[in-house]
Amino acid sequence: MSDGGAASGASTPGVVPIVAVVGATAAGKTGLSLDLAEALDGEIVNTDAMQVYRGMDIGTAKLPPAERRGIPHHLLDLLEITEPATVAEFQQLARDTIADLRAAGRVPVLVGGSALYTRAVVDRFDFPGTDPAVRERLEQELADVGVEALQARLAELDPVSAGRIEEMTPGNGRRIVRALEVIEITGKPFSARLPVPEYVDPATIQIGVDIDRETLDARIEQRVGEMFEQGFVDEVRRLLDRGLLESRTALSAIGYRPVAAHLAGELTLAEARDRTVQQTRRFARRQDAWFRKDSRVVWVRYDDPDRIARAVAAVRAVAPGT
RNA sequence: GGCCAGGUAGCUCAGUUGGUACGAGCGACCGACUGAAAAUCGGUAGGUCGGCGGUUCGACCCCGCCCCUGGCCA
Repeated sequence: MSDGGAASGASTPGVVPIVAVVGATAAGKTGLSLDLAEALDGEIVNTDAMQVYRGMDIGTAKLPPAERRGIPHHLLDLLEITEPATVAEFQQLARDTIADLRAAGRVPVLVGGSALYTRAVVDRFDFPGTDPAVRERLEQELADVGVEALQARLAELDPVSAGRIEEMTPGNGRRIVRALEVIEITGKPFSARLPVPEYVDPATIQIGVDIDRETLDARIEQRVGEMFEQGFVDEVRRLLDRGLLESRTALSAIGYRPVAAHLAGELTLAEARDRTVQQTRRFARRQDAWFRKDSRVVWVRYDDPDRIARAVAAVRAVAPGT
């Protein structure tokens, strides 16, 4: 089927664009991304931090294979729930996947609500290394001594980054630990900060799904309700047997903790569901904050009848000949 | 019907021996964000202290009546 697309592509051997569909959960990213993949002869590349886990399907709203319209999906189900996910590793994987697709003339359509993951893939964004042993020691220290003490130590070793952290996210022990880790590993100050928005490849376009808050909240409530109807509780039960409670990252996916609490008899089913709705809403607000700030995003209304055409036009604007 | 406990921020609850409520957690809202990011962290706004009357210079705290909730006893 890639030959079919090649017929039109042959006439204009332009660059293959990188398309990213962004926006809040439940806004309609999935549907738009499938439409775009069909329109552009593309394949889906997941950029969602939680859909990389095998077995976390219902709770992460992972699109079931039967609904994928025959379009290949990449970077789903990469890890066991007991394995930690990290942005830096994901970045590498995603970039490799994207390169392979483009080399084959297929348009990568990235979809996912993890803004940091998306930016790490699409922007100039380098991560200093990590060392599990050092990290663990520092985390232990954080637990023992507290944020204040670690912050003070960072201030001595690296006044600049200490000052910046203090100003931007005071009290965030996790960031302080990371700063100390990087300093220890590299011997240099922790200069890392969010990069200025700059695509690695200029033929990149982000399409944002625009939706009003009221509608979004209603959709979230409905989606969560459906998750519970479709067996979310059973999914969590299965994952608990596979060590969900021992997982560092997978357990932080919205909904899994409250449902686990329900299974432990600590919450009623209704409470677990309400909590899931609530956390999803909050998450959606955070996502929105990220994407709204990015002036490169081209927004299309979730219910605009011409949204696909508009999105395609935006793609062609950065990659003529697509 | 009687007895007991309780009615304080949207929710769960602290608190004031009578002198303008230090309130807390959660939620809401706003914001930050480089190897956990569906994570993590910061800020802001919310209260006629169940109602009515009384005592008092002054009551959310004292008294009386009433309403509501939960429990116990008939």
